[in-house]
Amino acid sequence: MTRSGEFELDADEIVAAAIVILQERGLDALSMRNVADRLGVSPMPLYTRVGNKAALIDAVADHLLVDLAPAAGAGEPWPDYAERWCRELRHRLKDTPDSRLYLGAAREPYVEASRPLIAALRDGGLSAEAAVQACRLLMWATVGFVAMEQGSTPPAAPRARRDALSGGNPTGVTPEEADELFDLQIGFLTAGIAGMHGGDATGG
Amino acid sequence: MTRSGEFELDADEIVAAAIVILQERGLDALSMRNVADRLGVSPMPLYTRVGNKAALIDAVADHLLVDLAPAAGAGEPWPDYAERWCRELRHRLKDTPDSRLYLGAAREPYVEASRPLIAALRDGGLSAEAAVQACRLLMWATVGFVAMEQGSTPPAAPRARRDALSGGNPTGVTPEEADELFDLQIGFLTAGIAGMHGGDATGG
DNA sequence: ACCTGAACACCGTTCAAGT
DNA sequence: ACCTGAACACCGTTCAAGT
Repeated sequence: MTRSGEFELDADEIVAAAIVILQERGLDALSMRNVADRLGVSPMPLYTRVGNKAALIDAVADHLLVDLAPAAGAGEPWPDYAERWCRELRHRLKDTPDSRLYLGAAREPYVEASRPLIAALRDGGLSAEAAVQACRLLMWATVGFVAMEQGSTPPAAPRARRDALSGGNPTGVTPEEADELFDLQIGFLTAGIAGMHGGDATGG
Repeated sequence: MTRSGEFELDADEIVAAAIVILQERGLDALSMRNVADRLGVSPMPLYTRVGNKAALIDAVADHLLVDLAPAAGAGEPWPDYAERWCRELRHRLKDTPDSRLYLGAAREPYVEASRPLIAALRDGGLSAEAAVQACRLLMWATVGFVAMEQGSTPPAAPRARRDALSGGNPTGVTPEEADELFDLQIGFLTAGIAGMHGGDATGG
């Protein structure tokens, strides 16, 4: 039994404090000194526990990107599940306060999110290789779409000289148009995958 | 006739110096002081000419993103041109040293790049509205794909604890696989557009 | 062993002072 | 009018010194 520490500062608390600052003031305002101040310590303990700022941001990203994908329903046809998977992924990524967090993220959250979709595609009749490729296609399309939709640093960095017609993305698309565009894209890709592999679209 | 200035420091020279630093050391290493030092001046003249750092980065992005799209060939069927347009756009974006530059970029470079593709789609029989939507679909898919492919800050920020299996993107995909994935995506989207609008795919 | 405070080498930005 | 140098309020990171 280890002696019960009076200072229970561990990596999770540091990450939690970082996330609060991230959500309140944005990624650009997140600093090691910020986090240390909020925890009432000097910066040094952060370095001994999480390494450095890049590692802290990685840990924050990992924390924000857990359970990224929904589970498949029983008997759900894979094209239905694939589209639902993409929509849910998009929704979760849009809640992430800065696209750098998921664009620079480690591989694990994406690998984990891929598993149920790959399984559903295999159930639908695709080969292992085809399922992996189809999953990657949908994932890249979805993550990339949201990155484009969010722009690089939207919320906490109100930039000058930018006429904010639609609020962030560089092409002046309204949220409704973005939704429509996303559904169109995912529909075309799902149809392409189905057409290419001729899988049984009625599920297991 | 204005008197010939001895100091011919203008905004273009500032942008040019910034681009050199950007290409040598990456976006994170670009600073107002850096640029001023390279030009042999104090930081103040930069502020009077370009405003602030965000405006400088905007100007750098504008400069890097001119002439983003290839022109259509005479009599080139629109699906061929659309795929070539996407591939060329991807190529140009991959040459941009940091995804933040095109994800946070102003609207103009994208509007300009859209024009010839929209014209080609209209020539192919799509309505104005359908052509705009199809162009957006391909553009978002392409820009998003490259953002995912490049990760957030690949070259000049070698991060620790990242096993560099494939060198940047968060999903462990080799360059060859990325090329294949991109062609697949663009092919599916082009087919979807053609199928939706039943345009005459043989061009004008 | 683990913390604090000071320090180093940077930032973006501004301002008084020079010319 | 336009520049410079110093300054202010920050950074990430490290290190000597304390307990």
